[in-house]
Amino acid sequence: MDNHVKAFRLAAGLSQKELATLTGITRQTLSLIEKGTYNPSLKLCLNLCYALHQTLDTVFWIDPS
Amino acid sequence: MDNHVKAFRLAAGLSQKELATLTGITRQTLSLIEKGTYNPSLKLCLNLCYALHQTLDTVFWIDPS
DNA sequence: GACAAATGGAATATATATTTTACATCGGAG
DNA sequence: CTCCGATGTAAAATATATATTCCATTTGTC
Repeated sequence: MDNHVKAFRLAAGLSQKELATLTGITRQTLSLIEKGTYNPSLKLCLNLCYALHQTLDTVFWIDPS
Repeated sequence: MDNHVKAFRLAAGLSQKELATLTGITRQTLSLIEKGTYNPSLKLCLNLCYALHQTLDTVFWIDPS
């Protein structure tokens, strides 16, 4: 589950803790999502997008192949 | 977790069973996702999008408010 | 060098997504 | 009327996402 969460977080000048709080999740969960270890739920992805002012496609889309 | 899975499935002329098989999930899970009962995982959402030839934003995006 | 913020990581506990199996209803085809 | 495909739904079992707590490491600042 690769994604661009870390890039958008850094671009927004947020720490993991800050983004996690904005999103309503824990820092540890965010850390694992950024590392690609987890397969987050749709609700969580949406909340991350809202906090980052992005959309699902920009942050989480992976081209099929 | 509202979404447009059912609309795109019908537009593609697929039954729940057919789309579930294409996506690699069970018919029951697809039924619950279409009803909005479940909060599916990102991987599942991506696979549904691939099977429907759509993207995350067209099928799963919900505007913040 | 001491301290604090930021991050990575592990262990356990809890919540919930997903599967499996099964039963019920409905609509159309024979 | 009967049969079958399509769908809704439920109970129990399993897998896994997420929270909680804790420790280690790095980096910057005093």
